[in-house]
Amino acid sequence: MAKKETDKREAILQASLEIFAENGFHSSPTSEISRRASVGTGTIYRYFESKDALIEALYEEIDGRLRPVTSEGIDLEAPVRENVLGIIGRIFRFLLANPHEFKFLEQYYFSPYGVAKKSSDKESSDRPIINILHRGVEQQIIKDLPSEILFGLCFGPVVFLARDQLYGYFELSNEMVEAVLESCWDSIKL
Amino acid sequence: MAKKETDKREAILQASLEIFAENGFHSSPTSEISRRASVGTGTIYRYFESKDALIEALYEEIDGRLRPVTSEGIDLEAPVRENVLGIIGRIFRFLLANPHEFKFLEQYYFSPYGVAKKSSDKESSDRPIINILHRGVEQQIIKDLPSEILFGLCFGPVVFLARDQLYGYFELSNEMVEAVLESCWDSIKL
DNA sequence: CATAATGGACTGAATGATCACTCCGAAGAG
DNA sequence: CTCTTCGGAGTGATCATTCAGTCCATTATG
Repeated sequence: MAKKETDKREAILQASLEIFAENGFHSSPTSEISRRASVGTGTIYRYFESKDALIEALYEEIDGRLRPVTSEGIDLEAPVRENVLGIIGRIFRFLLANPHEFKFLEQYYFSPYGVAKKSSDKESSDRPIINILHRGVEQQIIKDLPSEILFGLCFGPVVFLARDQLYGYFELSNEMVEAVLESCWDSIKL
Repeated sequence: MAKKETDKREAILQASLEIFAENGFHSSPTSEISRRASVGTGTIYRYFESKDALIEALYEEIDGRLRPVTSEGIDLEAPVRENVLGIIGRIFRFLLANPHEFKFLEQYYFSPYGVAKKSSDKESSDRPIINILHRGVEQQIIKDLPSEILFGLCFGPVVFLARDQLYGYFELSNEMVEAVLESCWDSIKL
């Protein structure tokens, strides 16, 4: 029974991820979500207080899946460069491989939800990438710029190009992904 | 009379720019737009066929204002580096100085409107920046990568950081703007 | 065992709110 | 007085959310 309940919750999350990614939050009626999840419309409200709460829960879900992608494979003994390229690369590949998640996150960060979230997130400073960048600056391998800027130089191109690829504007070969990562490094290295 | 008609059209465009930037397309009722523009709701439909048409017209407007910012001051005799930094820098500063326009454009490019637009835009290849980048590649000053990627490397950080600044996450000093531009160049130069 | 009663997960039609858009009378120009 | 431009209440459509009732697994009763 507990199993079945979980199933419905999962089905609703999965269905809304797909539909939000395809149509946007505002063009995704709860009726369509419930249809794709094969549950009654009212059932959504047994698991989530409101559509907003569903969106927040979905964000937490995806963020939870992205976090390990960021941290896995970090080796503080290894050179800064390797660590930086590793992290950016894993995120880049994750975004390219998970279009629904990418589109959802983009929408989320742009919306009032994401703005509120980011403002309240002081934890952002303990993200592994920030630490690694700091170490690079200390070792005089990376430019001495505020971490927000270094962060933007790394992830700006990644997000920009992931979007181009996912909307079908062009194709990113594996080789090109590598070239982009190298270029990001060139932009922050001393 | 023609003057006054123009005034109302302008008022509607200006009001919707502000409201769209603040609330997003979907949370900007025509009633609120008309109120801020000090016209009747029906008047909007005298100047624009639909809300969608209004959004498209607004995009054309802003695109028209952005285009000269891109092209002005291009000097084909000058070094590629100067031209590239000049173009990116002018766009960066334009976005920072015009938050409403920036937020509108971001929303637009994410929405079905923008996706449709970009797909049909084969003119993108004659944007001045693309030509300059080509020249750089030919002169073996810039990496030999597809122009989409070079473009992404330049504008990814600019868009990413402009957003951070406009949502108040941190402050970009003039000095920092320069540092970002230099870094973008570092990422594409050979 | 068989049968009945209970509780709570589930459903989807009904509700009320919000909008885009229309339409017709009013206001203004000539 | 005619013809154009406005205004904003009204209309119909679309949604998020609710709730009265269904269904079924579990437990109680004989």
